[in-house]
Amino acid sequence: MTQHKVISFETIRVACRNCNLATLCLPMGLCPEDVERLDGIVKRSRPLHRGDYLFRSGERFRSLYVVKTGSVKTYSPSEEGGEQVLGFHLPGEIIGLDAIEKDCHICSARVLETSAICEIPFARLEELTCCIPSLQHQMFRLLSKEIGHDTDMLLLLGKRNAEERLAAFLLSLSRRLQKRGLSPYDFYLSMSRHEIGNYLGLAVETVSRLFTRFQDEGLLHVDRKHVMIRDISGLESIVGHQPLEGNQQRSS
Amino acid sequence: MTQHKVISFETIRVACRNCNLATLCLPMGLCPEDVERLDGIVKRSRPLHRGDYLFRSGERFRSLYVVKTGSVKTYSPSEEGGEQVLGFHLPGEIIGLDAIEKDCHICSARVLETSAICEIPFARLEELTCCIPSLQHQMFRLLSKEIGHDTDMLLLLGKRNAEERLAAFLLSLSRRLQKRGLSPYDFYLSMSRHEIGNYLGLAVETVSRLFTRFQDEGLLHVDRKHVMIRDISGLESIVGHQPLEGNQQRSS
DNA sequence: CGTAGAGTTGAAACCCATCAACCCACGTGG
DNA sequence: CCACGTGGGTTGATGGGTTTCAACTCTACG
Repeated sequence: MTQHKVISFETIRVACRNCNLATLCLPMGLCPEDVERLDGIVKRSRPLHRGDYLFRSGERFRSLYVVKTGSVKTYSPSEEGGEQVLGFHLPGEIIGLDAIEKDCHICSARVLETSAICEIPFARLEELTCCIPSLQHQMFRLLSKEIGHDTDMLLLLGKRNAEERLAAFLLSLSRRLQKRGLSPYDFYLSMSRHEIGNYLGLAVETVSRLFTRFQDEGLLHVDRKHVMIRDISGLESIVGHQPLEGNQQRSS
Repeated sequence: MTQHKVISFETIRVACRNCNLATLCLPMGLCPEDVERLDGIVKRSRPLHRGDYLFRSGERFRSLYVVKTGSVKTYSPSEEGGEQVLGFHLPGEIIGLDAIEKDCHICSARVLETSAICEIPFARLEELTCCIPSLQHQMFRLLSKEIGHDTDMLLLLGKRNAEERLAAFLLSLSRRLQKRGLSPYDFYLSMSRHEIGNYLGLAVETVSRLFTRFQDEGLLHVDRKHVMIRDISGLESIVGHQPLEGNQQRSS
């Protein structure tokens, strides 16, 4: 809990620089007045708190959501209370693109820590994309990017062992934080070990063991949710270290 | 090889019913003249043969591709000749959506058997989507659908054991063939065991063992690439059989 | 008929999940 | 103020599902 205050201090600073949506995720190729129009349809909500829902699986799809500060997890709940974590979303990232097809949400989204979220009514966004070709193109790119990201995850889950998965996860966090102007080497995890394991297809115990192993190997220092990366190229070499032909387990 | 002839007979019959693109993947909400315009930008190429490339990783992105008959695999080649199979694409399915973001292909696509493929120049498609709001909406849905599909795969690779993965794979093929008017119970695999294993994150040997086990259990009959599903609900119960809370390995 | 590649089958090793116990931080209430 | 309970996190031992290695069969093809 105390950690959340720390990450909030960080993120609030950044929030000032990211006041409008365009800056967050649809930045390129728009003239100022189009940015204005885009900004005009964005709803800003009061801050949400840990555990609050953006939407629940099965609900009618109305809006996309953009994280301004804080973090959000998406997951698909299965009967019996079990759940599959689908992603963690940091500032500047968009949520809800998977709901467009069926016009209803197929996953749930909950806030992991106190967060500021923008809401973009999709119907109004579509009106704009019709008029603004460059905005339409950005939307296509955005959707395409999501597909590319899922592809990466697919590769991670299909071909990488536990060590590689956690290293890739940490590097992904690090890079995404850096992109938002936060420290890529020193950050707090807003999700539990259980959620990390669930996301990476690993048991909690495996995640825990790997954190301690990484620390023992001097790759990082970890204290509960506080992570400090000491040897980022070491982590990168774990991920880059591609087995030649073999499949899942380490083959060289 | 003899099998390929058989699947060709089947697919050629269907080809006649799927002459234009709109029927294949952008069917809804278009008036006849818009369908006409859409159809106007589609290039039809001569049949491609096993091993032919639709595009290679790294190439400039120009067009989307739609499978009319036959099948295509997409994969991301890694150095050293290893590859990760990303998907198998059957008639009516679209390829290349992941390339929009970076404006260059991040995976390669090769034809698995003699196939007919439509090419849709993306720049021209975007001109149309600007003018035709319902077409734009269909494009958004199409991209969103791809994300949803990737999500399913993510769940498969992250939480399912080998048995569940192969069962899900076979059911997916079965349903997609049925959607195109082909038999959901009797079909030929156009991909090798190696490619199936690669796709599902399993070793070839595991795939082979599972095929024989499924056959022993009366779920299906398999002779090389020829698959006959005997107990589809049996396969469904393997997939539906969700572990309550546990992660990867079978937990009940 | 001989080679090559795909597919199958068996035995052994191994990564990781599972089970269990324990530690620690935190909040509650006596 | 401290005992207590709870939930998250860690650590150890064990077992199991899959990979890996290896040998073999079968088909295709020259």
